[in-house]
Amino acid sequence: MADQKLPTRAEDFSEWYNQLVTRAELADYAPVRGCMIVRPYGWALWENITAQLDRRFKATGHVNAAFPMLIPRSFIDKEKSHVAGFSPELAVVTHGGGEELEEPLVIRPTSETIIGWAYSKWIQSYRDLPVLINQWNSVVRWELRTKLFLRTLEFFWQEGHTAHATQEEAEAETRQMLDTYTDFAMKEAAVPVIPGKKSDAERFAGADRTYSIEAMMGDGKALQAGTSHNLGQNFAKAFEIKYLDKTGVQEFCWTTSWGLSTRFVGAIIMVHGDDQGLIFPPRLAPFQLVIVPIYKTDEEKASVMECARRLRAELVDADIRVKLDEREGSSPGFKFNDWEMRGVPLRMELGPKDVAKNSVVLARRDRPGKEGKTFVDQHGIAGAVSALLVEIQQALFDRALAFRKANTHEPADYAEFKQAVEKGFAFSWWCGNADCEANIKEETKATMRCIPLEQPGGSGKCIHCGQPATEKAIFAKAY
RNA sequence: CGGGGCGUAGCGCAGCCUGGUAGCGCGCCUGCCUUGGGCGCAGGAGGUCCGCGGUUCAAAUCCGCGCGCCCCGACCA
Repeated sequence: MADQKLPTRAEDFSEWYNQLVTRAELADYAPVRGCMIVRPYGWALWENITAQLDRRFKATGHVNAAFPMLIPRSFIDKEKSHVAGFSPELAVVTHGGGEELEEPLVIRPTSETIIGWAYSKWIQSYRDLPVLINQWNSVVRWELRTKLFLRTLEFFWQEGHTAHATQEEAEAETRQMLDTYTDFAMKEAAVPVIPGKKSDAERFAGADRTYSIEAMMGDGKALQAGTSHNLGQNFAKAFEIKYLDKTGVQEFCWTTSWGLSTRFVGAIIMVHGDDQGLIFPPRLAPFQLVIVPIYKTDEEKASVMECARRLRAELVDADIRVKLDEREGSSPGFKFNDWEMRGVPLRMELGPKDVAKNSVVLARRDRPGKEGKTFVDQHGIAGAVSALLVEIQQALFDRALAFRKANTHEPADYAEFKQAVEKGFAFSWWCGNADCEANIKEETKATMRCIPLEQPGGSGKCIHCGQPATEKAIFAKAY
């Protein structure tokens, strides 16, 4: 690391992000352009994300499975909007075992097709429904412009794929999973999100309806943090996923798919991070608390370390994720900065004075400097730490929500609209016309992020064309 | 794919214009000293100067052709 200080977010948000990701050792660049190595610290965060999501999936009746990475090229061609959407970004395998393949294989960009193929075999009767399967895997899309976590050629995610007997059930599933993502984002990641419906232009290739959760990053731009698709009968028809209903009639299934990816790591970085570095929400942080021991002499070291290990054991017993920084040769000051950059929500400073007084210093990551430091008695430390972690989690959410509100505007006219999307979200009436949407994108670079499920009601005039409108939409520049 | 920039130690860069012993900062290693907010001192290791070709007595430097990366535009979880 050449410089010790990061660029500030105001100076260069993009560079702040890039340096932070590599310096905090979340990820590194791979030898292939656009690919990412997720390092242990970044993967630990992702594991905590997956654990919380997986728990929710299981609680709603889903089961995990694994489908192959290689898909016959012809599968992609079976659903016409799907092929149109994905063809440009497919990685194709043409050779195997030294021979040219008879039929090229694509590396999955998503698994609707191969899962559709499987479902058509497995589903015969209404008694087989619903099928509720999820898989944790990675997929490949040949993106042109990449950025660690936010857009890489290969990314890690989960993709849920379900099949249902009726349209209503499929829609309910689609919405249930959108709610699941919303709940996860708000409660676990402390990321306030806006659940809503995508426009036709932004819809998934092959879906009837696409929903997403949208979050505002620290620079005011939007990030789609998760999506849920009602695929109607499009894939059922392409892959002949059919069942016999109670009356003995053959019907096509109604299917859904939904995904959340390592992109979410980028969201956590850009929502909570400050000029010092990362700030992880306690519920997902790889380390919730770091202990920095302070000592001069060998005697001091012995007593401080003994105390540190005792406190660590107590905290671990209380299921708190603790890191004891035992590195020799780095000063406490260095460690303070290092762990702040790495986003650990709470730091315990433990020196000879603290050992003597049976107390510790706890420093909150979300409140820099003296303001965030408190002296806490060693007795009952686990309770005190747990309580603080809960407070920090809430404070992060509150701060992110306040930021989003402060940077979300309801412009009165198109001139104000243009200003609004320069630095945040515009929440505006939209007539629903794709031409208006395209013109807005052309003229302002802002896209329609979603039509929030939560609507004010009533009606108004489209922010662009002035025609009557019944829905308000979020417009913003997006990642 | 179009426009712009850049490839020199792990990272960030200087040197190139005007050809002549490959340098600086940070990091790394060893030792001493320090440690309550990014310690200090001394010594040390580390190079295909992106690749190939050309010009020249001599190329990191000049010329040509490749390759790669970054930024900006069209596409995107």
